[in-house]
Amino acid sequence: MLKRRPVVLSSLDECGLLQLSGTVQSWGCEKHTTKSSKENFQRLPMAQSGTSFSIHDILTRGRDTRDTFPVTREFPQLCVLARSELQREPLANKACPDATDSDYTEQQNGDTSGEVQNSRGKRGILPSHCGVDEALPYSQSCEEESTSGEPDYVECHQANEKEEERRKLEGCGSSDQMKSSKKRSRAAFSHAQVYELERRFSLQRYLSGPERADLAVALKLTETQVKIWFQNRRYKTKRRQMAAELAASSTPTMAKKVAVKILVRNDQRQYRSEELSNPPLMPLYQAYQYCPYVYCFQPWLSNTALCSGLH
DNA sequence: TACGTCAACAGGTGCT
DNA sequence: AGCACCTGTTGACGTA
Repeated sequence: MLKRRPVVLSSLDECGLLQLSGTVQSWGCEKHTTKSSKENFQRLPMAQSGTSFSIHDILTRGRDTRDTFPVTREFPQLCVLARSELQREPLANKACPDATDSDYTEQQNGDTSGEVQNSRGKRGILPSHCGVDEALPYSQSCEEESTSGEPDYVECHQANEKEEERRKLEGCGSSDQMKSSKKRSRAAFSHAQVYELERRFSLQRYLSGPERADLAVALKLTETQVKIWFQNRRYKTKRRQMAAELAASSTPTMAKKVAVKILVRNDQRQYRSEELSNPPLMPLYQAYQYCPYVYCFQPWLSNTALCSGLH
């Protein structure tokens, strides 16, 4: 059903929004299941061709290309972060005029500054940190551990898989052993990894198995990590959306204006019969619950409008 | 030290 | 049964 081809990133639009290359002629098909539907597939039209570069190119981009780092409309904060990362500058307290959503605040206060990265690195991070344009030498990454001068992405990916394997083996042990020796470690994804994950999330809220595998390989993460990240990201989006709705509804001074169609006026019917059988489209945020792909159908055209309120 | 964030985990559900 | 999903929680970590 789904013919997969290598996903190659290509060129930027006039706003710097990353577009997918024309080398992906097939539809990005995404299976997602809901409790009410049997099977739905997200179809995302891919952009037209352009100068091709791979995800790896982005992740391994050096200083000399910092000025061409992609700027996204939906994630200006990540752009700033990525630039900062490339420039090895701490980001704390830097203003971002374009970033208004809470994600930026999160990132700003969270693990996005070079200094934070530094301290995290010192504390020791899981191998998922490696493989991309990390803020070395601050962080302790596989790249650093690699004996060769070149970044050892393969080694890093293998380390991820080893970590996953270790967890599986731990699961096979006795519960007592697990409790005694269980010290959960939390990987801190690099900025570049998060950037690419966010970018992909802005395009697709759900990934198919092959797509997940591709992304995992490209980001040097395990498939499980990618899956969990998307899972958490969807839930995070939903929580924020619900919180926003709750805040809006609980604000007494901000009375909602709801358009109500007048059905009858002066004893005259104001509607056609078929209108009743075809109720108006539900708002996007409601539709998403059942048709998640509705949100970012054409992300490079209307991503801001559709997705900006979700982060 | 309290709090927020986030990756990972756990439990439940639906689908094939 | 196996998988992916949603939802809530846990534990590590950074920050004020």
